Amino acid sequence: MASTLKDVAQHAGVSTATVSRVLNGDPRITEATRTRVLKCVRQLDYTVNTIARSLKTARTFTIGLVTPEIANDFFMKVAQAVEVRIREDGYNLMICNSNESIAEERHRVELLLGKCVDGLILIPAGPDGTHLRSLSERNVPVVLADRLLQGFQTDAVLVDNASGTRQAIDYLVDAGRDRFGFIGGDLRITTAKERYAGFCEAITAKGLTVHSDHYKFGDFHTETGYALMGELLSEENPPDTVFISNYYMHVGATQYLVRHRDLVPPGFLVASFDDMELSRVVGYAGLTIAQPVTEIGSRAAELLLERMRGRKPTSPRIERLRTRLVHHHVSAR
Amino acid sequence: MASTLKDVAQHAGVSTATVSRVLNGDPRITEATRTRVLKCVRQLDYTVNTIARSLKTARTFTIGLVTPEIANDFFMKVAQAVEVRIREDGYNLMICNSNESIAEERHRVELLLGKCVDGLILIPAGPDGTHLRSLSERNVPVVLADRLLQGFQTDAVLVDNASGTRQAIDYLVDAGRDRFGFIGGDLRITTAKERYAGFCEAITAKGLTVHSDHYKFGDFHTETGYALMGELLSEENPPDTVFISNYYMHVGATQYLVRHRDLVPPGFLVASFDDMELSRVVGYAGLTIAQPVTEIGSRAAELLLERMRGRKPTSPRIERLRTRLVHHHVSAR
DNA sequence: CTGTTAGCGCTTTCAA
DNA sequence: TTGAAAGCGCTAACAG
Repeated sequence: MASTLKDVAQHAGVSTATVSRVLNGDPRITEATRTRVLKCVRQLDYTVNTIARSLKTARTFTIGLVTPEIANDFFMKVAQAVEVRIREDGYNLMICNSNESIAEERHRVELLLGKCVDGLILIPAGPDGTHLRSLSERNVPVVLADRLLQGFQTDAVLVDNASGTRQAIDYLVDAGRDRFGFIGGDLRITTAKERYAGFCEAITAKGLTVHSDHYKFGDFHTETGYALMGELLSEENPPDTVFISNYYMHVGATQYLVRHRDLVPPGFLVASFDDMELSRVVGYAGLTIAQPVTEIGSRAAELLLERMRGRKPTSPRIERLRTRLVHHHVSAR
Repeated sequence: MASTLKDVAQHAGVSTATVSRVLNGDPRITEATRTRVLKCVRQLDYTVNTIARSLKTARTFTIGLVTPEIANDFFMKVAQAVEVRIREDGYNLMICNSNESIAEERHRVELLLGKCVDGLILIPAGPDGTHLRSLSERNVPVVLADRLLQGFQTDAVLVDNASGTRQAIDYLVDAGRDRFGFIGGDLRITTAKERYAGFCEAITAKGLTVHSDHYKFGDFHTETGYALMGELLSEENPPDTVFISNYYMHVGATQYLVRHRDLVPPGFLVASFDDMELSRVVGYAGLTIAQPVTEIGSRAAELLLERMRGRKPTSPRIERLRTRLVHHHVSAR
């Protein structure tokens, strides 16, 4: 079927070594043979079998990315940025889905290792990383993105979740808000934990009291955001300002608001982590915390490439990127 | 570093063939040797080198997916569904980004072929598929999703873009709307073309006149939707009903509306192809056309798996899935 | 400048 | 039930 290097060699009347050299741009090859070989390559519609090449060279020029969710704008924007950066260095990206399961995460990582990826970027599915220990022994470079891991030490690129949240709450309190609700993600996940911590810090620092029946937690999905906003608004004395820990919950929560306008107290305002194109369109969003999504990806890629070059065998580096407050001047409704 | 099958064999005092058999569940192996081998596998933290295995077996149990955009909810939902389906059969998904470029698409496809994927799902970047001809010669099964291709024949899973659009327009006309604007994607892309065709058909069938300075086209991105909505509303006599050809343009267009409320005529309404979680939240959306995203992915996977099983060497099958009209009872603003 | 050759890690006949 | 050995397609010494 697919023609091999040997086929090309025969057609061109040279050795396989020569063909290989031509393919790899070895300079000491006659222009004559080079063109002859390349002609045969074209004629036979030859493509290298990178499987075979990788088996020999022990390099794949592929880096793996494992993400807890594939249909997730935030993660995919990170992936996109990773790809852009690594492609500059000639690497390809292979994306795998851990489906928010630690077990699947392990499988995906093993799959990728079996495929001999040269490096790995991991957006962890859970807080625990002990199942990844084997990675260090094989010394495959790994960089974490977005979330931190316990029991596994490597480079990581994160944002400053706590201070980003603090900043938003400070702003809102200064603007006169004092009846806060909170809709957060699973506290075992570092981002969710840090954001909640930042929230609480800000609240207490401003001398407000923590009103924990107004604080709801769940996974980070749209439906959950919807449900939790419902819970909040059906309380006797609902908050008038709700901080939402992430984008998809924000979307869900807003769906609830749109469908239940009558339940929404006057002056109601939502602030949320993550600023996406849609945050600007979604009602009730007064304030969002923008993460440097692209930078997360490109920095993660950068750290990984450095590790892969073998340079800087330093101890794990954890980079915290800054968030940015975005004010939305939505007209009241 | 990583231990090999040979290492395991030595430790267990057996041949590599035996280890291989144990690993592959060959039944005619003593329980004794099996356990001994497996113990060594664990001790040495052995993982198969699938690269080597694939070189030998010419199978990778991987299928490739090439998408024009990676940070795109619609495509990724398709990808997600593909993955779910193929995983049932033990296959893994490798996602690559063609970045809406035919040249890159070719490269990604070649990359994937070089990696010996067992099959390919392609969401084409452009209308032309002549650069994919080599695929048929290598007889790697390929299934197209979402968009059709010229100059390359294979199975495809699409939705009925024209009739979906027609249905929506019919509904709107029956509801008394008659001043339509249209914001569409690049007409070289089959989905955009079909939707526009459906629109025009419906308009003329209803006896309305085509008012083509109210019809704007561009790529299918948020910014473009924003800009085109701007163009429409700054016309002397703007339409009061705008049909938008896809989700991201819908988002962009809505951003424009939200920021320029004063320009929005009373009774203004937007209808759009694609129904996402967010459509329900976005203002001005009266009607959306839901695509069976999950089904697109799972059917594409199904067709591919069938081809890969080598069965049914039938001629190319093109499946058109039906869309569904979704009415949004958004309160007026 | 080009050819010969060994071997990457695995599977798989063929023999025993 | 297990082992020996060939070979998948490629690269990289080492020769020449």
